[in-house]
Parts: sequence; C-alpha cells; structure tokens
Amino acid sequence: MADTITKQGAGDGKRAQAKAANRQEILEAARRVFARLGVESATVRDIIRETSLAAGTFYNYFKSKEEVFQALADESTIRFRPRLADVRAQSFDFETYIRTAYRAYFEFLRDENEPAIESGAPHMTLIGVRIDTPEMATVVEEIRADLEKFLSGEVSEALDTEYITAAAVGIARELGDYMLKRRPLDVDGATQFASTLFLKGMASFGMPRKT
Amino acid sequence: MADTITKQGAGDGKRAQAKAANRQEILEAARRVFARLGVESATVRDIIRETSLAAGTFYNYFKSKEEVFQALADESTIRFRPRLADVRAQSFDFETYIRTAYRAYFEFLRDENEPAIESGAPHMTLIGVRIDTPEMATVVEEIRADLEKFLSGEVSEALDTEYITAAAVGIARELGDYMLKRRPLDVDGATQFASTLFLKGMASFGMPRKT
Amino acid sequence: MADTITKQGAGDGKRAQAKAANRQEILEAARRVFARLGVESATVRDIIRETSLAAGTFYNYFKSKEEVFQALADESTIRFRPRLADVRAQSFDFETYIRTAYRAYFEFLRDENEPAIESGAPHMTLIGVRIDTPEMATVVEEIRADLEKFLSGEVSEALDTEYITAAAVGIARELGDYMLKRRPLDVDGATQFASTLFLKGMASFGMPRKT
Amino acid sequence: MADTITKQGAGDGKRAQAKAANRQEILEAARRVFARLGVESATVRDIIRETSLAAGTFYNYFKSKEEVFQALADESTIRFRPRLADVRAQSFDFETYIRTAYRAYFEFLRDENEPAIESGAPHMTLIGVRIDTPEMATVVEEIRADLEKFLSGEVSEALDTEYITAAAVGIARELGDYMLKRRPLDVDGATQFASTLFLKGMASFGMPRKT
DNA sequence: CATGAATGAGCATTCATTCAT
DNA sequence: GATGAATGAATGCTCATTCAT
Repeated sequence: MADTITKQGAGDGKRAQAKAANRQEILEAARRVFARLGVESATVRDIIRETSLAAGTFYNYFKSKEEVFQALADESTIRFRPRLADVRAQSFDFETYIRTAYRAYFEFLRDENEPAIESGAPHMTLIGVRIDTPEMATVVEEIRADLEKFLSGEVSEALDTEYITAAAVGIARELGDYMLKRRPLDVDGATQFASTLFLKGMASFGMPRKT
Repeated sequence: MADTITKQGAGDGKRAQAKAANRQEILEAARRVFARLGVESATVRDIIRETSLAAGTFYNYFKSKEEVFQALADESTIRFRPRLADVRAQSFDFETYIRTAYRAYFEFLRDENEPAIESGAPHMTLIGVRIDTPEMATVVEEIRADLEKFLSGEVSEALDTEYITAAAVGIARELGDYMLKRRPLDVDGATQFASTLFLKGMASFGMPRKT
Repeated sequence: MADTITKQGAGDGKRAQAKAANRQEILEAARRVFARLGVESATVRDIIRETSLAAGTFYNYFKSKEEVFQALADESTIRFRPRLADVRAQSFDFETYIRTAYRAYFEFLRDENEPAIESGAPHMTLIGVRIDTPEMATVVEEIRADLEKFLSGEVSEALDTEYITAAAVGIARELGDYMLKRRPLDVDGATQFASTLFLKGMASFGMPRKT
Repeated sequence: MADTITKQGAGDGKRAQAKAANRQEILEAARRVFARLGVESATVRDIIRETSLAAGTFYNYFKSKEEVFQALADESTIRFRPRLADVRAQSFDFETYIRTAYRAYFEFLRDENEPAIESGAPHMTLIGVRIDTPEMATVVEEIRADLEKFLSGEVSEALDTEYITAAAVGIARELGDYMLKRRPLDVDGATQFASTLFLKGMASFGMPRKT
C-alpha cells in the first residue's frame, strides 16, 4: 500500500517522481519482454505495449531498444560488481576466491530472478546477467584478471588463463541456468558442486598450492 | 517432356534432383546469412537474395526462417550424432568416454566452421551446434544418459547427474567458443584441458573408480 | 473502350503491361498530389492513397517521393527538349529564336496541363515544367547558351547574358502561370506579348541587329 | 507580485514586454529555420528548439507553423508597403514609377536578406518576400492597380494590364533571385537592367507617352 | 513447380498538440 | 503565462506471405 507508485503523483508532489516511475515502468516491461522474446526479436512496440504508456513516450526516455538493453545490463552489472569487489577483498587465496565468487554469482542470479520467479514466470527467465552484454564482458574480464593474479607463477607454463577462465565461466553459466530451473533454488548445492569440481580439476594441473 | 530443363541444366534428367538442389541452395545461403547477420536479424529476404531463386520459391521448401534454421540445426545434429555413437561404442570406461567425447565435440566444431573460417568470416560464426536448439537438446540428453550410465552406483547419492552434465556441457560450450576464436585451431589443447579438468574434478567426488 | 487499361490484363496477355500500368498510375497520382499539396508537403502515403495500390507497392517502383518527382520532372523535360531543339534548328536570327521559343514554351505548358484543366482541376495546377527542377535547370541553361550565342559580339560589353536570361525566363514563367489561369487559353496572345516586350526591350541595348 | 520575474529579468516591470519579447524570439528563430530548411520542411519543433522557450509556449503565440510564416510574410509586406507608398508618392509618370519601384524592390530584397547573407547562409535564402504569400499577392495587386492607372487611356485596347503586371513581376522576381546569388549585391545594375528592358519593351506598344 | 509483383500488417520514429503542474 | 512530459496519429519503409502467370 504504502508502496504503490501512482503516475500522477497521488499527492506526494513531484513531476520528477512520475518521470522516474515511467522510466522504471519501461525498464521492467523491457525486462519481461526480453525474457519472453529475446533481445533481438523484441521490438520497441512490444515493450511499450507492456506498459501503460503511449508509443512516443518511450523516446522521451530511451533512444532505442538497444539503449534500454544497455541500461538493463548496466543495472545488472552495477549490482553485481560490488559483490565481486567484496569477494576480491576477502579472498587471499585461490580457493577462497573461487568459492566465494561462485557463491556470489549464484546468489546474484537468485536475487535478480526472484521477482520473476515469484510472479510465476513462464519457465525460464534468465534475466540478470546475460554474459554477452558488453558491460558483463568487462566483468568476465575482471574475473580473468583475478584468476591470472592468483595463478601467476603457480601454473605450469602450458596453461593459459583464458582457457581456465572459459572453463570457470562455462561452469558458472550452465550450472546457474540449470539451478534457476529447479525448485527450491539450491544456491548452496550449486556453489558446492561448482567450486569443488573446478578446484579439484585445477589441482590436477599442479596448483593451487595454498600460499 | 523427358527433357524438362533442370535448374543446373545438367541434363541428368531427374526432377527430384533440381528440387534437392534448390533446397540445398537455400540451406547454404541461410547458413551464410545466419553467420553474417545472426539468426534473429536475418530475414527470409536476405536468404533468397543470396540464392538464384525467386521469393516465392522459398515457400515451396520451408514455411519460415525458423524452419530453415531448424533444418540447419538438424543437419548439424545429424552429423554430430554418429560421431557421438562412435564415441559411445569405443568407450568402456568413464575416462575414455569423456576424453573421446570432448575430442569429438571440438573436432566437430572445427569441421563445421571450417568453411566459414577459411572464407574469412566476420569474426565469430558458431554455426554448427547451437546448443539451444531443440534437436541439440536431445544430444545433450543423450550425453546425460551416457554419463548417468557410467556414474550409476559409482557416485555418492548426493550428486546429481544433471549438475554433472551441466558442468561438462558448460565447459565444452565455453571452451569451444573460445577455441574457435583463436588461430590456429587447437583441438588437441582444448580436448586435453577440458578432459583433465573435468575428470580430476569429478574424481574429487569419489569417482570414477575404474571398474 | 479500346483504351481502358486493366490491371490484371483483361487478356491482352502481359504481366509487363500491369507493371507499366501501375507505374503510370503512381506517376499520375503523384502529379495530382504534387499539384494539390506541393512537392514538399506531399507524402508517399498521399500518393498511394490516390491509387488503387497497396502501400508497399510504391516501393517496387520508386525508392522515395523524390524519385517520383524526378521521374515526373524528367518526363516533362524530355517532352520539352525536342521542342526546344526544333526551335533552335529553325531559328537563324535572334528574333525568330525568341518568338518561336516563347511559343514553344507556352504551347508546352498548355499541352502539359490540358488533362488537368479538362478534368476540372482545383484552380491552378501548374504541373508540367517546374522551373526549379534540376533537369529543368539544364533546360534553362540551354536557353542561356542559345541566347549567348546570338548575343555574342552583338551586345555591348556591359550586358551580361545571365541577367538577360533571367529576364526572359521570368517573363515566361510569370506570364505562363498567368496564362494558365485564364480561359480560353491564349497561347497566341501570351507569345505575342512576351516576344514583343522582350525583343523591343532588348533592342534598347543596341541589339539585335539582324545579321 | 509587482516583482514577477520576467523572461529577460530586465526588471523594467512590464508583463507585456516579456510577451512581446517571446513573440519576437519565436519569429526570429522561425526566420532562421525557414532559411535553413525551407518553410515546408521546417517543423514547429525545429523552431522552438532554436529558442529558449518551452514547447508549449509556442502555442500561446501562434496556432501553427503556417501562422508564424504568415506573420513573417506580413512583417515583410508591412516593411515593403511604405516603400511602395513612397514610390507612388514621388512618381508622376510611368517611367519614374517603374524605375523607382524596381529600385525599391531590389533594395528591399537586399535589406531583408542582409542578415542571412552576412551570417554566411547556405546559398540562397530568399526570405523576405515570397511572392506566393497571400499578403504579398495584395502588394502585387497594388502594383497592378498603379500600372493600370498609368496605362489607362494610354494603351491600345488589345493590351491587358494583367499581362503587363505579370511581365513586370516576372522580371523582378527572377532578376531579384539572381541578384541575391551574386556578390557583390548589385542593386544598381539590376535596377538599371530591369527598368530599361521593361520600359523600352512597353514603348513598343505605343506607350508610355510622357504626359 | 518457379516466378516475382502485390499485398498489408508491422515497425521505428517524429511531430503537433494538450494539459497538469 | 510558462513549462515540458505525455499523447497518439502519421510517416517512411520493410517484410513475410500469397497468388496469378
């Protein structure tokens, strides 16, 4: 109740509030539409149709579908990056980093998709991080850099950190997607499984020797 | 009558041949177009423009762009499945299965994308297997079944084969995509890395004890 | 009767005929629309609305409104240029050139606008030559060249042929527009008046001495 | 209250002044925009964008783009009419009238376009008089009346003053447009040429006998 | 069957205009 | 009066699809 956002401002006073609400409405509609149709197939009209707004209004807020997508992706990334920073801050060895990073990612996935899941989303939403997003790519790059730091000097020359990153990311992605399809959402299990598999696998390459 | 003009004018006489040729021409054009523009952005027009055929002709062979895509995906799957069958036939233990399966997949990826790569494709093509395809999903399912067979009785009750499959597939996908971007195409390296990582990782769960 | 052009080809046989008919239909509609709204204000949709064709069909024939306009202008110019060539061929002195050129222009205007006039056009049509058209500009340029040829050596150095051309063209345009508004269409009167005024006026500059 | 903030903040107190200033700002913006884009292509948005005013404010002053254009045209006419009145006042014979009228027109053209020319306008501006404006039509009508007065009784019955007016106006328009394209702006030359041509031309019809 | 022109729905986008603030 | 966001009609254009030839 206290939380409904009316468009014309029930009386709390501001024009700006309506603007923010509209922007939010568009973003949320876009989130749903992208989930349903995919970013490519979605049209601006699909999005506005999902809102209470008029066609032209969209363009008061975004220049194109891509811009909304970007905004959405940025939002996600912005929400994820501090978590990753925390992970980094509290991880002084490879194992800890991996475990907390996986946990951070799976929790993030859960949190991002919670609304969609509770509102009985179709079957799979997978909003939140879409790893192909340019902004998200930088996150992957951060992770790669982190891994490199941990692995430098440790790892036999033959290994390249890009393969390692790819493996880590692949596991996270696929397992994450899978986790989202099951009820109840088992963050602990996914974290446990991913971490152990990856760490033990890596151990076979002669690392990580705890420092 | 006997002399109807076939498309290729080869004069070998069969009407059916012309039909097959047309179908093939469309499929190949689609492959190129999908590689260039992505499946979503490509239009039927883009495809027919790439052939020597008329617009209407397309609809004698396919009902929509999606159907062509499906056909293309099926083709891929059809080409991949026998390889997987071979793998299965010659693998009597878990380790062998994993190693040969990964190799089969990376080789398949290389083979499928070779033409595109040689013709200097934009940057990433990734035709061939697109894991999200329904048909491809059945391949993944086959793999899951294979893994289950190997793991049955082996694995501590806590593990679930779906997580394991997800991890295996995630590694394959991400590593495969990555491998395709590098020159020279390093099938051996990818195979080696993926297999070892996965196998050692799995070993940590108390398996696979060679039987 | 013998002259009706049916779209689906009543039986006279050709697909090509329908195409030509459609193109013609668009051109004629455009002519009307341009006359009614002006080239700038007219929209592609205004034009197709005036035809029996569908929206998309327009683009099978023209890429844009401008292209139709160009086609229309070219048509006019193409029809006018041979007349001007005749004038040139049969005029060996300045006076003859001026008289026959003015006549040619006014006759051309009458012929171009005859259909519109007979069909009870709004009030002023003025299709036909729109002097600002790029193609028409080249006609003006031809005239300037013709005048220059006649005037070379004749005219006192102070005069510049561009002023002269401008005056000749201004008289033609304004008088022509005016002539079109009156009934009956008085080609003779306009020719007589324009020629005499211009020639006597020019005489004051010390030419043209008949050679 | 007495201290309402005026737009210019000049503080001189009059509300009316702010209004007039706004109106003026719109008019000047429109003048620029029309010069840049042409009247047809210009949009109300283009105009307000050029001012410091808000979109809605436009409609407090004008109902549409056309109305602004009209106002602009009227302004021009209003500025031109007194000049024409002067011409009339000091011309007691046909020749003087023609010469001073042409001069007045060419000077007017120069004065109106001076700002645009100095600010390095695209290539042709031709603001000021656009002869098709309804208001301008009345100016032409005045001229016609003037001519008629001078010609009454003078001219052989066969001539009609409308042809004569058309010729005079045609010369003025075309020559004026042309003059504006040349640097330096040669008002004298244009006046001289137009007057002489027209007067000598008219003389051929048996007039004007100086009275 | 192949052809390719016609169709009309659909899309992105712009714009004039209104109206709550 | 000024403001500027919202509106929705209109526009140029593309596309999948149909169908007469």
